[in-house]
Amino acid sequence: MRADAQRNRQRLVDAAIELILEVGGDPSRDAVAQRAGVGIGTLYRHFPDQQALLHAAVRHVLEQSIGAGEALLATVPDGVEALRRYMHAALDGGIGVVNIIHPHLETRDWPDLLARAGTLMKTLVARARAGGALRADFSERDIVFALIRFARPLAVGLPVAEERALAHRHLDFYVDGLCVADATPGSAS
Amino acid sequence: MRADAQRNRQRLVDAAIELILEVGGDPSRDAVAQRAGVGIGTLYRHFPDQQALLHAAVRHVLEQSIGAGEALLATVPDGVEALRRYMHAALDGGIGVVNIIHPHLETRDWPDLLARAGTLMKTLVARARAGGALRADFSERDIVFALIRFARPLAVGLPVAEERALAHRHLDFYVDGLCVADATPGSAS
DNA sequence: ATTAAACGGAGGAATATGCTCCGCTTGTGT
DNA sequence: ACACAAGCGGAGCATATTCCTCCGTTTAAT
Repeated sequence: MRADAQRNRQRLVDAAIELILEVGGDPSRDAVAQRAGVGIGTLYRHFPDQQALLHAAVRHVLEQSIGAGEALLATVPDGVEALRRYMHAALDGGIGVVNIIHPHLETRDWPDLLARAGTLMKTLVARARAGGALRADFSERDIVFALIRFARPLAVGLPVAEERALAHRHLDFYVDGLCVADATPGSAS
Repeated sequence: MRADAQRNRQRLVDAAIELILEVGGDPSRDAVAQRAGVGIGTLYRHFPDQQALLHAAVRHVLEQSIGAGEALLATVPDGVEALRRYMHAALDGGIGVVNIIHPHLETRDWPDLLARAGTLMKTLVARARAGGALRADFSERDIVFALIRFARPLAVGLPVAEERALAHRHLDFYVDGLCVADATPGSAS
């Protein structure tokens, strides 16, 4: 594979991820090509159909965030802290992509990654709960949905940097809320 | 104004709100008319341009949620509890609409409502903080952004009812996280 | 019963998006 | 240096969506 071809391919994937996160939905192909700084023809050569591009984007993001999570499990002893850091890492890794283009995806794609992700989530929750600090009614499903929530752009015209800072801050508030031993919502008031 | 005209007008506003919340963006005019069960011509008669319809939707939602907040301030003595209930009420009142169509809006519209909203937010935060239970770095701005976050649809194909339940549950987690006296994120871990 | 207000929706204009094709450019091996 | 295959760009047509006007029909109010 020629060097420029490979470079362009990666640029396209990166551009797709950025746009998906910004727009909060499927980006138009023309927009992806423009953002990547390549011609529309180049996009179609590398990714003959929509699926191909989205798959590449999702795989990239999934690998990134799962890898980060596994590393954290291996190095951070405290369960809740590992969970917290994983969620921040996933946010930075662009995990929002997975959700946004969810409708197009078949679960049977990437059985390997999904299995790893499942194990990761289970372990994170189990570890956090073992410490006794995690509220009992918080499950793996909640991790996923919370990530989606905090990863989505606010669409309010905030500068990207500020928006990210805000997401991380609010995520921290949220995780703090998960640490009440008492599982009844509102107990703190 | 003829009775049927008034009824249709309200139906259109309701349909617009529903669609905005479902789609997470500007709904097409045709879709609004169809959802409202009226002809497209009727929509254009009541709302000659996009702005007119969106304005009506925003006003409706703002009035609803501000009213609810003011009522809570008058009846719920505990500050954090009032804040919590306000946020839940705003969610149910469709506050997400305000954010989603934000780009089209001029701040100079509804000076009355915005003033009321500003006062409401300030009072809610002041009251909650007075009790000493609210983390010090939480501001009015955060209320707004948190509401946007929890109001947006997850776009994951969940049934509407389940999605709403989840939003309320996660909002409760979040508010619990606001109640740590210590303002350092991560303090609970 | 009358009438003016309101309704519905067909359909043409305008716009956005999807995709192909082919002449030009560039990396690579000799 | 040179040749040439691989890769690139983007004009431009096809398709899908959305916008909005217009007018014959229906309906609320008196």
